[in-house]
Amino acid sequence: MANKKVLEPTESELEILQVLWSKGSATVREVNEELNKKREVGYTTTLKIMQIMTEKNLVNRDTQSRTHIYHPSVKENTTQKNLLQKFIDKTYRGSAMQMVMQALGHQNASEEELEELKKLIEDIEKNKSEK
Amino acid sequence: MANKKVLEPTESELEILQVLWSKGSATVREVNEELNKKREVGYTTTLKIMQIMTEKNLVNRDTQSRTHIYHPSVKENTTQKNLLQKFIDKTYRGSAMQMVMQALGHQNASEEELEELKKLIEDIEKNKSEK
DNA sequence: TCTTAATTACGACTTAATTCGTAGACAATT
DNA sequence: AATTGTCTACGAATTAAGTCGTAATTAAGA
Repeated sequence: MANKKVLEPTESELEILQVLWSKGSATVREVNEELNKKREVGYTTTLKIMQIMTEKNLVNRDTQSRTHIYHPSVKENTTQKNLLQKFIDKTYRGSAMQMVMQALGHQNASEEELEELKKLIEDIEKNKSEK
Repeated sequence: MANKKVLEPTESELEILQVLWSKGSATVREVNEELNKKREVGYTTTLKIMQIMTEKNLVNRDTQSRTHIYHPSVKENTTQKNLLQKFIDKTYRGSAMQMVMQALGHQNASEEELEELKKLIEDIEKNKSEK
């Protein structure tokens, strides 16, 4: 059981992961161009971070051809959950509900989203009563 | 209108703010002792950070007596909302609802909390239809 | 083949956050 | 008064993240 620890991505690493998650996989150049739609970043900057991410096992790469192809090796879902848990602990002293309330109070959710949410709550309640 | 910009607290600054919010106000020693319940931190470390926070206007202090008394000068609510918005943007690409769903799916909310949440949703829907 | 372009690897610089040591001022105690 | 303790101020060291320049290699094009 060697070294299974998953390190959390930093902010720029998360940005890169977003690109990889949405494309499935990508080269450094593709990622860099995507990032440059939002802000200016040098090519070697992106390259370096992606190399570090490889060491951290946040991504893995196919080095068959000269131009390496990068794949995310962590799931978006899982990463979000980890970051969310940490965020709730730090900012809301662990109270997820308080955070949810605040989020709902200040976001404009659509009619459909609210319906979906209600259904989710019903499900949770149903589950509870079955125990 | 000079320099109204409110800087966001860093992680350790947030930790200190938590203490100040819960106590109302406190000295460096009090804060430091509180922090040391969780992890070891040197007195001057806490002092230094609180001095920086004073410069950033995250706190203000009463320097009447030799032992300064610190007050938070940002509200917990407001700070949480700012951090939450940023977090949602970075981690959920701006989708608060997706974040809420995930939070609900994996936290154990009590019956009362769920009820409260349902009420909140009703309110939001009511507001929507009145427009 | 020769030149130009693209790619990886790597080291070094910068900035921000965190940490703490030390000095000086003041207060409290003996 | 002298000592001891507590406080603030400040500078310096450390660490991590982000940034980019340069060299070496390979590929592509003239």
